[in-house]
Amino acid sequence: MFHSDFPIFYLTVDVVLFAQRDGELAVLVVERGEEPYAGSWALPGGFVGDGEELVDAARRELVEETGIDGEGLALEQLRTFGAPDRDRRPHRVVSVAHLAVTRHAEAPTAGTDARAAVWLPVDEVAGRLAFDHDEILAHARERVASKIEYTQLAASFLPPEFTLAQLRGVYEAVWGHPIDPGNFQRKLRAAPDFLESTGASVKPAGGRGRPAEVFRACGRPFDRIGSPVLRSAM
Amino acid sequence: MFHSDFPIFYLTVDVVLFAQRDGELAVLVVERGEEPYAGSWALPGGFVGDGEELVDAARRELVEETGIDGEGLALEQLRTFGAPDRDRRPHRVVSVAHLAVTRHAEAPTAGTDARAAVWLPVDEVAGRLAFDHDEILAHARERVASKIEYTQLAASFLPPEFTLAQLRGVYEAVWGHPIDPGNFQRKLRAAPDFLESTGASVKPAGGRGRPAEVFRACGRPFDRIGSPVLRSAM
DNA sequence: GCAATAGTGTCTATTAGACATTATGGC
DNA sequence: GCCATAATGTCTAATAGACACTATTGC
Repeated sequence: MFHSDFPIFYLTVDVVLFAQRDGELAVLVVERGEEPYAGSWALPGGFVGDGEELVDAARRELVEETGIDGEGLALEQLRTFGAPDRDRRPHRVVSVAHLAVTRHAEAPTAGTDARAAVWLPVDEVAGRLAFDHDEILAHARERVASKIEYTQLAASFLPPEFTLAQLRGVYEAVWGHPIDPGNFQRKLRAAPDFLESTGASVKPAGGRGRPAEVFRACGRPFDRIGSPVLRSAM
Repeated sequence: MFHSDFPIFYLTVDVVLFAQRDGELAVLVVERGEEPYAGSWALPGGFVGDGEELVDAARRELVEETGIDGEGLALEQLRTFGAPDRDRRPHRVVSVAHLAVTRHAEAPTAGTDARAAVWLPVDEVAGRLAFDHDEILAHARERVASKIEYTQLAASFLPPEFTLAQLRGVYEAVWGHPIDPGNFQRKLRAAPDFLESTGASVKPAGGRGRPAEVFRACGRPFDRIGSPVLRSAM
C-alpha cells in the first residue's frame, strides 16, 4: 500500500567544481539565464531525471550547462540542502550538492539555461551566489580542504603525471598558505600509498633549476592514504 | 517560469541512532509493520512533511516510531541515498539519512507503522536490514568512528557528567578495540578544548578502586577539537 | 593485608618544523 | 661563474605506545 498523499518534491543536483587557476582555487559558476535569480551567479546544476542516479545527474548537468566533460573527474556527494524556503518557486526544491575536482580548467561554454559559464577565484565569488549556493560553496571548500588531508584528491587537480612542486601548489591553493618545499617532499615521498615514480623528470616551471622527478597517483581520488597530510602539520 | 514537467520525488529521512549498550555499539531499529519489507528490520524514518526542515523531520520520525525524544540529541545529516531502484514502490523515493547519538538507551516504544523498536548491537544487525539500510548503516558506522576522532561527539554517548573510564569505553565500543587507559588519560586531559573538570569524583564501576575525577564536555557535539584523538594512534 | 581501578612517570621510536646544505640544470 | 629550483640532511620539540609505577578506595 502506497499513500499518495505525501508531499511531493522536486529534486535537483548542484555541482561545486574546483580547479586550480593561476595558483588559486577556482570554482566554476554560471550566470543564470532564467528566473529566479536571472543574471546572478550560481553553481551549475539542475533537475534530476526520471530513473537517473544522483551522481549521473550531476555529471549531465555539468556538461549541459558548462560544456565541461564529466568523464573521469572526481565527483562525490557533498550534502543535501533542503530548507523549505531555499527556492522562491512554488514547489519545494531540494538539492543534492556534489563536490568535484578537475585538472581541465579550460574555458567552459555556456549551455542550456545559462548565459555564461566562467572560472572564478573562490574568494571573489564567495557571498555573491544565488539561492543558498554561498552556503553550499562554503561547505564544499571546507570539504575539499579536509579531503586532501587523508585522500589522494589533490592529485585530481593535476594531469596524470606531475611533480611534487605542482602537487604542493595544489595544497597551497586549497589551504591558502605556503608550505615548506623540503618538508613537503619528504612527507609525500614517505607516504606509502599515494605516489609512484614514473622514472622521468622534467624541467621546472621557470625553465631554470634542477629537473624534478615525475610522479603518478597510485589510487583513486577518494581513496584513503596511509598517513594523513594534515593542514595543522604543514 | 516554472516547468511542472520535471520528475517528482518522494522524500524521506532515515535515522541511524547509536548508543552504547553493555559496552557495545548499538543501533536503534524498528520492525516494519507495512509493506514493503513488512516484518523486516529497518532504520526508523519516514516521509518529510510539507514545509518541514529535513533535520526536524528526522527528529519527528524518531519520536513517532520509537518514542525516543529527539530533543537534545546530537543529530546531523549523513548523506542522501537516491538510487532509482532503492524502493520497490511505484514512485521514486529518495532518503536523506541522518546520524544521531544518544545517552538515553532506554527501551523504545513501537509507534506508527512499526511493530517493534529495539536496540541491537551493530554487529548483529549488519546485513539484515530492509531497503538499502545496510549501506546506510555502514556509512553511519564509519562516520561516527571518524567523527569521534576530531569532535566531542563521544561525550554524547554519556550523561552530562562522566569519568574518563566511561569516555574511554565509548571509544572502545565505537572503534571495537581496547585502548591503553593510562595513555588515554594523558591524551584527553591534555586536549585543550574537550573536557573541563567538575571537581567532583565518583566511585568506580565495580565499587572497588580509586574514585575517578568527573568531567564535562565543554562544547557542542560536532565542534572540532584542537588535537584529534586518532584511531591509528590509540 | 589484597584486589581493583585511577592516575602518573619513564623510556623509546617516530614525526613535524625550521632551516641549512647539496644537487642539477639554464644562462 | 651565478641563479633558480629540486632534493636531502640536521637538529629540536612534541607525541604515540608500551609498560612500570604510585594513589586511593572496598573488602
